[in-house]
Amino acid sequence: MSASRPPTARSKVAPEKRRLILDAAVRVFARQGFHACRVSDIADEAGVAYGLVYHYFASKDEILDTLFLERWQVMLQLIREVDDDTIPVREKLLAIASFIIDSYRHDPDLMKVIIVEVTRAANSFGNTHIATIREAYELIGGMITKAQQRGVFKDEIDARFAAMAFYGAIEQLLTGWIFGLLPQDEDYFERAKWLVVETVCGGLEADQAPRASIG
Amino acid sequence: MSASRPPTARSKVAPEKRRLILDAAVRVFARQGFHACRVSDIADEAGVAYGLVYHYFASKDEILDTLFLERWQVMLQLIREVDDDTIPVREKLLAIASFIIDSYRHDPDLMKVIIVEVTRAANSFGNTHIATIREAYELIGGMITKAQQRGVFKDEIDARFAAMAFYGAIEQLLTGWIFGLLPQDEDYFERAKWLVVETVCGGLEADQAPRASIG
DNA sequence: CGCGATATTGACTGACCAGTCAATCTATTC
DNA sequence: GAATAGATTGACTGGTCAGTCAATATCGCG
Repeated sequence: MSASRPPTARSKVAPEKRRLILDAAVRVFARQGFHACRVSDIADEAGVAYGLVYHYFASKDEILDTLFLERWQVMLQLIREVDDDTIPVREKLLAIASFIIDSYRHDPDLMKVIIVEVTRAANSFGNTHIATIREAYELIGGMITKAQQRGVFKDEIDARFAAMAFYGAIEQLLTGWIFGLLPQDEDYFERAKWLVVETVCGGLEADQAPRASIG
Repeated sequence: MSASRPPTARSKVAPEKRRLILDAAVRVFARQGFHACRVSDIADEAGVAYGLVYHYFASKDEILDTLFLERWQVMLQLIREVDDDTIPVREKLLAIASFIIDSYRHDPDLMKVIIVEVTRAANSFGNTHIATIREAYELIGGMITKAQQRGVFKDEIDARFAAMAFYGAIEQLLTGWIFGLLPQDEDYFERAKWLVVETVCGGLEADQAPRASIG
């Protein structure tokens, strides 16, 4: 239930099946939703026996936890690296937006699952992973605070708020794609990266600050 | 229970129980989530017998549908009225942001349920109500398009995109409150209305356009 | 080969819960 | 005050499904 064995299996062949199950779960969760699907659906999709799912994972929940954490850790890593860089805020935010949008472009099902089932699920997994999710918001908030201290961004807008607005705009963009409300061609993806940064930064920048100013 | 019943017609007493059940459902859905709660939890919370829930509603789903539609129709009405007004875009968007934020302030549980269980639930109710949800995005998108035609907003930013960014920023703001990531005092609520409009409009406005220009 | 360890199988179970329904209660009407 | 119609009750059912487990297959190695 709670304390289970570490994900590291001894065999060399084993992890392949584990991956197979995770990848199948992404497709099934994206198609049917976490609650609506059965564990047997995942097993069928992966082409393995029902019981094997429980050989690699302690529960249905643990599969979703694994998917979320795998991806979110990569994103946190990216955000931390960007945070340490000495580039303008605009470029930092562009790097983050690009990462998330490229993640969606590369694996829309996975991003759909993460957003729909975890990030925005205040009563189930969202609440479980709130600390992990929060870290991303706080790192972004920190970047904005620094930009404010340097006079690049206006002081009047609360940094925590700005971080939420920025992240919220991106997530809603993905939601628009997920629901089929926005075009999903390559051009739009690329353009969206620029648009989201332009929109939010435009509203945050101090009046006198030039757009290419160093953050 | 027996003595002091006013001589009102049955047709007037009955809907009170219906309302009682709806209000109880809001609390239960907000606390436990739609999937995690039982219909008996709703009945208990409302202080009525289990079967009565099915006297007023055909299914558990119908309860959530009713809650969502009740509120969303009011919001669509507000957006349509605002759309018809001849006020600057900024004020239009402020009216919408104010309505949503006030809705949360007035009944946080209800807004939590609508956002978490419907608006963002791509696999269940979200998909069912997508047309209704979409209408809000399109009305907002239309306002932005008009502002672009008048030169108040830049043409470079796709209106549909801008509508998503605007709505997404607001929803993420509510999410921040729902998850306890942002302060929930009255001042912050009021300030947030201004902030969200300031942030998004700041990024959308044409460089030469004065802030108070008529949209 | 033979032995222990790990991988894989799928039938089974126990709990859970949405929805049903027959019985009972209350109010209104004539 | 009896008849009727709607309101209210809660025990019960039927189906679903997460998780278990004992059996079987395969691998690694001396």
